[in-house]
Amino acid sequence: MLRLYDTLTRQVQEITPSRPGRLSLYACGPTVYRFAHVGNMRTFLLTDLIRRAAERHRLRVDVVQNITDVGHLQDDVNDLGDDKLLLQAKAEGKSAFDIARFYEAAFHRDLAALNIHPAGGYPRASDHITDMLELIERLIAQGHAYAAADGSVYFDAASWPAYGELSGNRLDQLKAGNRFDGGADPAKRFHAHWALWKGAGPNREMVWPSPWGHGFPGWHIECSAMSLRYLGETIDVHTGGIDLRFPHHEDERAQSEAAVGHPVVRQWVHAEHLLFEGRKMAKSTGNVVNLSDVVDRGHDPLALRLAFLEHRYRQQLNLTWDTIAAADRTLRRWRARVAEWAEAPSKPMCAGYVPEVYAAFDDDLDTATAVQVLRRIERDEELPAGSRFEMFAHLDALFGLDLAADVGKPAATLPAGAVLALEQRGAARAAKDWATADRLRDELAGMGVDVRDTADGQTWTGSCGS
RNA sequence: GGCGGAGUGGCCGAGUGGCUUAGGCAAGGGCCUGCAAAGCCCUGUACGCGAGUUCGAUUCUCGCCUCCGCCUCCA
Repeated sequence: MLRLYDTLTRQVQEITPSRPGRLSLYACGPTVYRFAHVGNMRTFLLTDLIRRAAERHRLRVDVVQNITDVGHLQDDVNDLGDDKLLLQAKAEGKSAFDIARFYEAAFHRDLAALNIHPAGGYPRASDHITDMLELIERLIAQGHAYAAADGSVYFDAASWPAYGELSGNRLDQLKAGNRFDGGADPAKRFHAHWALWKGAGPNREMVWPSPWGHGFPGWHIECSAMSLRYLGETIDVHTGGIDLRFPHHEDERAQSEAAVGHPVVRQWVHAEHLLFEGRKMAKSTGNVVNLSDVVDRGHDPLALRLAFLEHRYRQQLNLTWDTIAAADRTLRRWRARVAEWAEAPSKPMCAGYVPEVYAAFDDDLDTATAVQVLRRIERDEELPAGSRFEMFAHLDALFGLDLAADVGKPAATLPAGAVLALEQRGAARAAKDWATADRLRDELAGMGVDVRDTADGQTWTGSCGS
């Protein structure tokens, strides 16, 4: 069975589906005020890998991933003073909702490009205000939360004794205030309390009526409300980035479990951060990379997926352009090989390699080892081509790299004039007229046809019509 | 102040109480080639520092140094 590291118990443990044959999985999704960057992608990939590994064990996996489209969205948006799209949207009089929908759509495109299977549902926070209000009222009634004079409702962390278990933080050790204003919110009774509902300021869009006046929900309560609604009071696996361990997941856990009176999440799985060129990916350091940047450099989006798979999710990964480029070359080579092997007579899979890959995935998603097995299959000259094809094609259900993408692909068509140029070049080469041959090669390159000479004559690859 | 995670050969990175001490990238050499590109073959003994445990530690223990992340925006 699949084993995963659980942040709460700090141990690798087997997943334990609460219902036979099914696994429920809640994934913290994006805040849709900007494009998701490749660091976000790594975390979203974690969910996909757990799902694929679980599905191999014939579990039906119910994935729910939230879309945070309210909360501190507008504050963050205001922080994006240099975002052209936002400036344009403001100029056109678009609302925060328009912005949220735009980036939500972009998020789905990114997931699709990375072969991340769609979740069963993507609930939006803005569609679940009622659920949140109900949950907040329940927590107030239970004595876990209190309404303050500013129209906000706060959770009383000390009212739930297990608070701090997930992150290892202790209430009396937390710093007061936050890093922006440096001071504690005077409406709170204690600085480590957090807002379940925030009273609206005068100029805020996206506000809703509540028993405490107009306002908007706190970020953490959104995930409690939506996860309880769609996955019920027991959730087998909850994923997210390591930075969400505290406060977001600590607070979510307190809210959900205080409200229902028993443990909700059975296993917390966190993805470590991605560094880019040695530093944390951040706007201030100017090293934010989006999937579109990877594509703009001519890489297949799945090269990024392979680069991630070559490392373990629980380790910080220092991504570089070299890493991505290397993964891209490997991926293209594999696809070409798979297409060649597909031509050979079909042979059964070799028993040794496939279980090794299964075992690696089951071992806390040891994808680095699993990728090594693919390399070994590629190099194993003893294996019949048909057998290699079967294994690559079959294992791709776990890797999700479209390894059979080039199988049966029709040959690229040559642009006009290239056929003649190729014939002339062949004749020139036969006549050892190297100057003409080289000139024609340059001309063909200009047409997008990359010519190579082999022992069997010229070969070419074109970007057109392929 | 508290919490969490790391330091491996030029670079990125798996991994392990000893055994054949991954793999990739880059580099050097070679094969092939008119040249180029691609491909293939070969080469490269590393685990932050100091103690300890041990027959033996990069791997375990302790201390130290350095780095990264989190402490209510953060994947």
